Amino acid sequence: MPELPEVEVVRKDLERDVVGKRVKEVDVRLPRIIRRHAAKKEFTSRLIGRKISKVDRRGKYILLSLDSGDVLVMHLGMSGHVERTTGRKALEKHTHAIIKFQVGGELRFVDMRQFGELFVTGGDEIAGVKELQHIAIDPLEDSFTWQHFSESLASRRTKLKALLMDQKFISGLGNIYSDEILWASGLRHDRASDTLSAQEVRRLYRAMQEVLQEGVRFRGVTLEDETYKDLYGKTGEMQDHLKVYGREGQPCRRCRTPIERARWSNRSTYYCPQCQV
DNA sequence: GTTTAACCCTGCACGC
DNA sequence: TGCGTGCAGGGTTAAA
Repeated sequence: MPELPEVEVVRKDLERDVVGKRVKEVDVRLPRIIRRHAAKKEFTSRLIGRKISKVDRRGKYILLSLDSGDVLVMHLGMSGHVERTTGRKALEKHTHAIIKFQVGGELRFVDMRQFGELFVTGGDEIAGVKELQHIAIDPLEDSFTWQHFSESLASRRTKLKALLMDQKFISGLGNIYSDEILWASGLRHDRASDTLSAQEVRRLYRAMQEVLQEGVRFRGVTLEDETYKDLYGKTGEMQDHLKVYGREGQPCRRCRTPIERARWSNRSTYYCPQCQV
């Protein structure tokens, strides 16, 4: 399930590989994946003939700017990935959209569970786009300071995990990385956000930077039953470095206590009952 | 303001 | 072996 590190890996690959490429043809095979246009024709017509000028990320959204001023917005949902390939390769199952370039192959949007989405919007309208306007500060941004984080935490009264996964609070974290960050900082998922000492806030802040940077360095998490891959079909390696996620019953890597799993609104949370307080 | 449930969809495990 | 049922999984949003 792509979270900030996975999306950042894809963004970086796209930046290196498709900036400067001009779109020749667009093939939408599953129209419902285009969320903001009733007609897929508008989607394709705003892309064809346009050159990709830069690739940004906002939370888990990837923004491909076009030389027309429009922006192609992409979200990988839970099971999506982007494949960079030549047109000759056989289509992978669940390929929902194909963007062909004039020179140099094509991009394929593949998403088994169809929770991902694509749409085009005007660059000047982007601030008002419903999907993007609520996205909070990025934890890897320079402006995300310890002071900023500390004040935001204190202003809320929620369980830590819910807060970390709230895209309106901080952007980019999902189930896996929030569990890993909480383990690394020695804090429980159900700890109230306004009860943290200054030292605990600092630990959480630091863990966030370290875990996310590690995730990017290992090119993301690809679990056994999941489909995340980079642009070239390679799986990530971060799954081999996870400390708690998916390790129910196995000994904590810090204190050997068996890792427990809690259910929280139909989602799993993994934590060490001993060393996370 | 905070918490919970439902929805989106496919693949798979399970029981018969 | 085949079929039907139920459910996991994450992000978002609506409702409580």
